[in-house]
Amino acid sequence: MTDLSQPPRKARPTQSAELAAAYQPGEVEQRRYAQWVAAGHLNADAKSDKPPFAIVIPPPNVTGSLHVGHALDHTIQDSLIRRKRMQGFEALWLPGMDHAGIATQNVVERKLAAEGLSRHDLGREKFVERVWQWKAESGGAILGQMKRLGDSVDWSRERFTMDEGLSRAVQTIFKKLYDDDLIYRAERIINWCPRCLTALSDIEVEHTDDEGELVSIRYSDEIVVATTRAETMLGDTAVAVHPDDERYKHLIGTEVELPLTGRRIPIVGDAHVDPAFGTGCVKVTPAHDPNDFEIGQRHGLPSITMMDERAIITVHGPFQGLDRYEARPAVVAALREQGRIVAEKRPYVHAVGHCSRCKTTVEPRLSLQWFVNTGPLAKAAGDAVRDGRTRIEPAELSKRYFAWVDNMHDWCISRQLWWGHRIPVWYGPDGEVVCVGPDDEIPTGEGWRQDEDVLDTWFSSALWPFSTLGWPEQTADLAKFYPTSVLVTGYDILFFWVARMMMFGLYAMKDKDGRSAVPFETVALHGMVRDQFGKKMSKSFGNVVDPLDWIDRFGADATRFTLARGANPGSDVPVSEEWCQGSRNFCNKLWNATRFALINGAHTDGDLPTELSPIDRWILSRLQHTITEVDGYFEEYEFAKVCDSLFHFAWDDVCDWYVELAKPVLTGDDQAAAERTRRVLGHVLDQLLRLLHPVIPFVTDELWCALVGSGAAERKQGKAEGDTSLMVAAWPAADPALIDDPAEAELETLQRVVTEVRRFRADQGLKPGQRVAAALDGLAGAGIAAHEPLIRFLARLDAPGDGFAATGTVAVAGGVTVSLDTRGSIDVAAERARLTKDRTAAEKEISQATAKLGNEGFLAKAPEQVVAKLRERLATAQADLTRIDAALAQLG
RNA sequence: GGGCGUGUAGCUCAGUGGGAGAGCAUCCGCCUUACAAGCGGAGGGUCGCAGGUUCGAACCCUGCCACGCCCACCA
Repeated sequence: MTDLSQPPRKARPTQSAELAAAYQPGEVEQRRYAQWVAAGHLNADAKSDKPPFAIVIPPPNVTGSLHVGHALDHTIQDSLIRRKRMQGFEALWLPGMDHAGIATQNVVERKLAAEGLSRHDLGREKFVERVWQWKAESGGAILGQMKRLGDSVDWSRERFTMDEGLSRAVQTIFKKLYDDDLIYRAERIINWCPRCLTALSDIEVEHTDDEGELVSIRYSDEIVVATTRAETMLGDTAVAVHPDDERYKHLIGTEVELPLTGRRIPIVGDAHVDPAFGTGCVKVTPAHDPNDFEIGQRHGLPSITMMDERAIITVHGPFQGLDRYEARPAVVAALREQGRIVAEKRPYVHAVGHCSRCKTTVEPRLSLQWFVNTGPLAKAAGDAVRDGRTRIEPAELSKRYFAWVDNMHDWCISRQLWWGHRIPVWYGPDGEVVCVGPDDEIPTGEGWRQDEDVLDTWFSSALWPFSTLGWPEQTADLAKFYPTSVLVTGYDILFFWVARMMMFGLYAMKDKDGRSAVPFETVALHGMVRDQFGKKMSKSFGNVVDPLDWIDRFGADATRFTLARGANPGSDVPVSEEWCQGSRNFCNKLWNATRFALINGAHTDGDLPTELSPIDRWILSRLQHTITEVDGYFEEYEFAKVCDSLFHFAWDDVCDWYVELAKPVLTGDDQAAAERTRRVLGHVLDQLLRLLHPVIPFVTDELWCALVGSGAAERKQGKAEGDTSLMVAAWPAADPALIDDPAEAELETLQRVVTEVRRFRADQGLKPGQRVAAALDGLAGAGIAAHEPLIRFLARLDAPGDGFAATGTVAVAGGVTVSLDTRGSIDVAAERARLTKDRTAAEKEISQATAKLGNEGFLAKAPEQVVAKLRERLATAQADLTRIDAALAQLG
């Protein structure tokens, strides 16, 4: 608030705010955020009497930096938090980061690789040290970026999934689950990434349709099997056929020689086999295929692990030491040599799993791992949403949630990584297995060792809503803020994260009555940010938006508004630079409107005047509707509509009409009327800025402080001047007494008259500044007689003087006729064209309405209001037609 | 293979039974003393296709077409 471009024209002595001619976000944002932090506005108080409203942030990866998806996610959360804070809630937005096990380990391993080292060169301890070191150096860049965005998070409560308290929470719940037999260790087929060298859970595997080659191998004269993974035949321990398949029934129980190995394997009957698919014979490799494992279990077959962790063939023979992709053609070639390939390979598209981290093809692998028995947990997670204890917004997405929790497989939680929470289980020299809680003694002595594996990253994330509040201690934070109010995240991690928080929250937490407590009351899901054509953002396509770039160029508010304005619940959010420019323009519009108001002495002191002009009553009425609308949209997480509603109220109603209508009053001779308008204008802007603050906090705070005169109201309450901020101002409440339908109708008519005259002028090629003499008829009938001066002001019409002759006529719905003296400049052809167009429209209206009103069924069944409205439309159109015809006749 | 969703103006999207809307883009005219990051005006749509229900359908039902997403252990 420095640069003064124009001296205030009629500034009152107490109003000394001076605004630059255009909004400059950079300086304002930095200064405002520092003030918010210093004033303590971001911190929540667990001991306050205010009702709680809490959001835990979806913790970004410690490796991450702010991308446009975060910007969307955070804008939504910040908007919710800021509004609730203004509404008088004790609002807590808790920030933090996720250690992101496999992702972070990969990043650090890549850095090591650049030095020619592997993690094994360092050893476990040194490697983990390196990760912590790296985290300290570059981790948390995103936290600084969150400040640029304006996130009003409580920095005093920042958490990290690997910090001491959260590690304690992890160990506590692991022990509890273990004791409840909900965690077990077993040898199962799991998804194995041969590059990351670790097990993966089902949802860490991405399926794509890949092209493979199907080869048919003859095991015997009668048995032919087809496969896309020929090398796995080395691990076959059976061939399966359908028990009722007439072709093979007689072979069940017999044996066949497995080519290349000399091993004899049984033929088993299993209903899993589809006789209609392929030859109806399936090779069974229990150690490398989940189906085959099941078959093996049912028939007591041995499992032969024929590949190691890196997918290198381990079985003895000519293929030993070959990679799976080298072995595949080699095996096929050897089989062909023996005449075992009956059908040449043919292309075959089938679903193949890939590691979601590195895209390497996943190798199913028999392996000893830890699992969570998800059955009872998933049931509870589903029920909590089914019975409404947790609400998913938009509700349609709950179908996906149910589909997933109702069909959940057990969750493989052990990872063969070094970065993460180490599994708190010790193995003794005599086969003892001891699960150790946080306060238990760790077994010592010869031969005891801890499990080498760490837990899936999502295991600790699943505890986030309560571990961050201090659990397992019974903290004040936990008592005050759990269950959290709403969880905001993208629909893409509904399964990864949301469902698991539900499972663990319900399992670990109890409410006052001892019943399971949900981790959050509402899940508000948003979509993915896309480009202006709805395309996914990708580096290779070059359409990625960097929010920090936008913040630099257009401001944080513009960036936030652009994202919020596209955020329809659960839908993807398209954005583009042009739209961000538009948002920047909107911020500037607010800036200039407030600047205009201050220059003209608008203020917020004292009560609203009791004596109000129709124009004041109109804008105040519109304001009440806007408040109600915005409140409703906020409650429904309809951020696009919040923005749209405020955008139109601010730009159309306030700037384009109210400010223009106020100009003659402010500069007029009636000092009392001018003073009333200054007060109303101040009030409208005050309320508007409050309503916009949750979405665009910086510019609104800056303007509001200028408008309220450095916090006069707050000073009265004895608060220090530096504390003044819109952040802690009250959220507007609609006042039904200010709703004024007659005033709204009146202004609507006024606007129509002005717009029609402007249209006439534009059609006639009259310069905007050119004054035209005109006679106005029918104003009284339309109830706007008092506004004749305003209409003349806005439409630039002079009073008819001597020798006035009407040459152009504007017929406006509502019975108003404006006759203009446009001699010398009237374009008869254009005028006739304009009138003819209006005539056509009126005729169409008449014929439509007449047809409908002549329909007996319509009259009998349509609601009274609809019929009445239609009658009114018909009458209006008929009146219009008469006036248009008269004007046309006059034109000749 | 199963499930969910979408199709409305050039682009992105609102609009769940009674006069087709917004932003951006386009065209015309304006530096009208808050704002050219602006002001005024205009053009533009068989609401995917075909049936059905209804006095009345962008909206409800059926089928088809085209996209998109999620889930999935048929070799």
